[in-house]
This record gives sequence, structure tokens and C-alpha cells, in this order.
Amino acid sequence: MGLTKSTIFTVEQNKLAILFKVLGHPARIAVLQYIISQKACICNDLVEELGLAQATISQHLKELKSIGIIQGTIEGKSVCYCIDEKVWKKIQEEFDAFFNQEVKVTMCWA
Amino acid sequence: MGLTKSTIFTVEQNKLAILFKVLGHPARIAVLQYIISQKACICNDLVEELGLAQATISQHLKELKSIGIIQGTIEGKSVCYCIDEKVWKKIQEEFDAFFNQEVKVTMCWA
DNA sequence: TTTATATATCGTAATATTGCGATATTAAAC
DNA sequence: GTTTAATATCGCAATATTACGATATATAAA
Repeated sequence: MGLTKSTIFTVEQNKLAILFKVLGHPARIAVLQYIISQKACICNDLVEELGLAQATISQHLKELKSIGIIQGTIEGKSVCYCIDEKVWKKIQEEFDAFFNQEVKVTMCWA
Repeated sequence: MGLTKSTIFTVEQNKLAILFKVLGHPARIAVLQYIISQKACICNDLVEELGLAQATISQHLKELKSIGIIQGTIEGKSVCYCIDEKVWKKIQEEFDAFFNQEVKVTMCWA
């Protein structure tokens, strides 16, 4: 099937999963880290840095933009990408809330 | 192609991406939350709770086990799944380290 | 106006993921 | 031993993802 049954889960579960999913590719991790290290960059920088085709980088940038974690602004004939700090922090908070759920382990094998 | 070019990224980037990827499905989020709420559970509980087929749940459990975030121990004819608290915290720390990289935003459009 | 540059999008092939029925395996219960 | 129950695995179909060449678009430079 290959089709996730989104309807049987809560909106929160689906949203959280999408955030994780978008970050779940090494190229997108690398893109984020490169943008951070350079403060900002253009698509072509990433093509040279990562060694993926321009179309591929553009696609990854689109996915990152879809969750708002990066933002692109037109600058002449190129597009300047940078981290959206607000969204970055919000995602961090959401992940933190998830990981700080009560994990009271009653050792089930003890 | 559909094949991630893992070789062009660092080991750390690949590892981090895999952690995110495994968490990037609502069923697996739901499984973790249910295990937490019940302290521990068996596969069949999840089948009834989530409404996915037993084979599907078993597969998701396998993926969660692959990153060590849950652990299953045989108890008679069933398997008791619970959170591996150590791994849980380690993953949380790794995510935190990622999100706490310097995000000094020099507004590129300013 | 032509040319060069940067990016987005389209189309497509290869591979991965999701989900489930069927079946195997294993252990308890009878 | 037979039956019941719980889970894992296999095999498959449907869909999604990844990657890239080709092409469209848009701006700067010449």
C-alpha cells in the first residue's frame, strides 16, 4: 500500500511525525548544518558543498521550507536561504515536550 | 532512484537522520505514547488500540527496536515492550545537541 | 537584446515504505 | 498430543521518496 493511514491518528501525532520525517534525511540535516555554519547561503553553494544535483537540492530545500524551518528570500538572481529562528525553536520545544512525557519505566521484565 | 546517497554524508549526519526517520511516522509516535501511558504493553494491545493489522504493528515495533528506543522481553507466549529509558534520553540529548548548534541568524534579507 | 546565472519545476527511473493476508513459530492451556 | 494465543516473518500490491536530466523562468550582465 505505501499509504500512511493518517486518519486513525491524532492531528498532533501526524504533525509531530511530519516534523521528524522532514528531518529524517541526511541531505536535509547537512543542508541545515551548512546554512547554520554560513549563517545563510544560496542553492548553488549547497550543490557544490554536498555534491547532489541542483534539482535534488532544490527539492530538499522545498521540503525544509514546507515545515517553515528555513526561509528563502529572493536576492537578485539567487535566493538566500536562512534558518527561521522562531520555527527552529518551536520545533525544538515540540520535540522536547515529546521527550519529556512521563517515562516512568516499570521494568516489565523485572 | 529512491536510493539515499549515504556515502556523501558524515556518519553523524546519517545516524541522526535515521533517528529522525524512525520517529517520522504517526503510528510509531502513537506506539511510543501508548507504551509510555501504560508503562509497558504487548503487541496485541497495540493492535486493538491503534486499529492496524498485527503484521503492521509488528513491523513498526521492529523499526523502533532497531534504534533501541524500545525493548521487548519474552513473557510466556507474549512479548512485553517498554521504553529503554537510557536510549530514550540519549536520543533526546542528540536531538538537543543538534538544535543547540549556533543559530546566529544574520538576517539575510535585512 | 543577447547571454549568462540561479533556481524551480516537470517527467521519469530506481528504490523504499506502508499495510495486510497468509503462514510459521513458540509457549501456554487443556 | 492437541488446541489456543501471541508474535514474527514472508510475499505482495499500492504508494512514496530519492535523484537527476531537461526545461522553464527570471534577473543580472554584456
